[in-house]
Amino acid sequence: MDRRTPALKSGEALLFLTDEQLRQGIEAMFFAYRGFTADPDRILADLAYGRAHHRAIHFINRAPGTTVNNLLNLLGVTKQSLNRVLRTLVADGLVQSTVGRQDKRERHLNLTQAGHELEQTLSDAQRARMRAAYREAGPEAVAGFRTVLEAMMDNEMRASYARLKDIGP
Amino acid sequence: MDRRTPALKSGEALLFLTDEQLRQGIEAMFFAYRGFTADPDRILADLAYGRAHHRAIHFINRAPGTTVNNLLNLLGVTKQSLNRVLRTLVADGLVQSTVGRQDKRERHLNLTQAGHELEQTLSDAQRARMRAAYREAGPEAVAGFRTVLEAMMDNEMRASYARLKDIGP
DNA sequence: ACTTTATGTCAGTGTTGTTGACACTCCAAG
DNA sequence: CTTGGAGTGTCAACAACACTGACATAAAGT
Repeated sequence: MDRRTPALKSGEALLFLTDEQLRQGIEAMFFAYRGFTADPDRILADLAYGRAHHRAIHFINRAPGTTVNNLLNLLGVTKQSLNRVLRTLVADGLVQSTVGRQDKRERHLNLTQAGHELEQTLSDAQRARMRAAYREAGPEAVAGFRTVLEAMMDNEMRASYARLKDIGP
Repeated sequence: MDRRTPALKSGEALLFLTDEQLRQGIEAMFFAYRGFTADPDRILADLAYGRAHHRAIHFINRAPGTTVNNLLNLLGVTKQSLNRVLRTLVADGLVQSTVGRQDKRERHLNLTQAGHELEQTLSDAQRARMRAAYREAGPEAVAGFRTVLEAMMDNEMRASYARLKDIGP
């Protein structure tokens, strides 16, 4: 059985994507994601924190003052799941949770000084690997990498991604 | 503070990688991986299986007759963790475990007919998304995507990845 | 015979996801 | 103004899946 599939992209040559090519892409994603998380995971293991804490810290740093609900949608977990993580981060003095001024139902989340320091440590580790990979691959490859990843996201996530991108550094 | 870092790649122009660019890459990986696993996860949820079962089935399909130890290294988990998953898959008649002929300590793992059917269902879902992303991004982007992912892996994983790639379809 | 290797199992623990139940706040309809 | 619904956050219990440690068995290697 011939399992090739033709695809026409405007202005592009015909694309033949065999199951084999796609499978290799799938396995590349799997192995690369392991590497992607390996360095922060090592740091977090010593601190009795996990990947969930890292993600929370990352996005609170990205969108300071964000609400719990906002963070929930970004991370794609239930509020109960996020709450456990936030509770420990607040208890450990890494995150500050302040009641909303207009709407007192909301809690606005910010990193404390200690929180910023951990964020920096984790980001540095993750960026180091990303930087090495980017340099090794070269600029054209990086552009393609980003293009494919964006195309792979769900619409909601792509929207979140774009929104964060626009916030700027 | 200027946090740009110059990098020279042979034959390439100087690469300036800001923390902002790297951060975007990190977030792209995060959101894309969510999309990457979303479709199989939905299917598995109805079957009382999880991502761990999917990974086991995927690699048993890729390397039929592989041993437990082999699979362990590929997946990067402990034998206790894998064993729990394999036990249910064998009990449910999706995986067959046969004692090795030369080395009777080893167990060779193969998918049963039912196992192949589930593998096909899961792969089809995951490939559909990958195929759509590949088509949308175009061939040059795909090449870059693969290059960056390979550069992001740990050495061990890159070796596993290459070994699987050589097995062919 | 002794050691190492491959595998399986039991028990215990931690992180991270889930649902269910509940409290507090806001807002709008009566 | 009160009341009810919607939004937001918290607590409790449970499930999935990873981990370590300890131990048993069988077979291969020395």
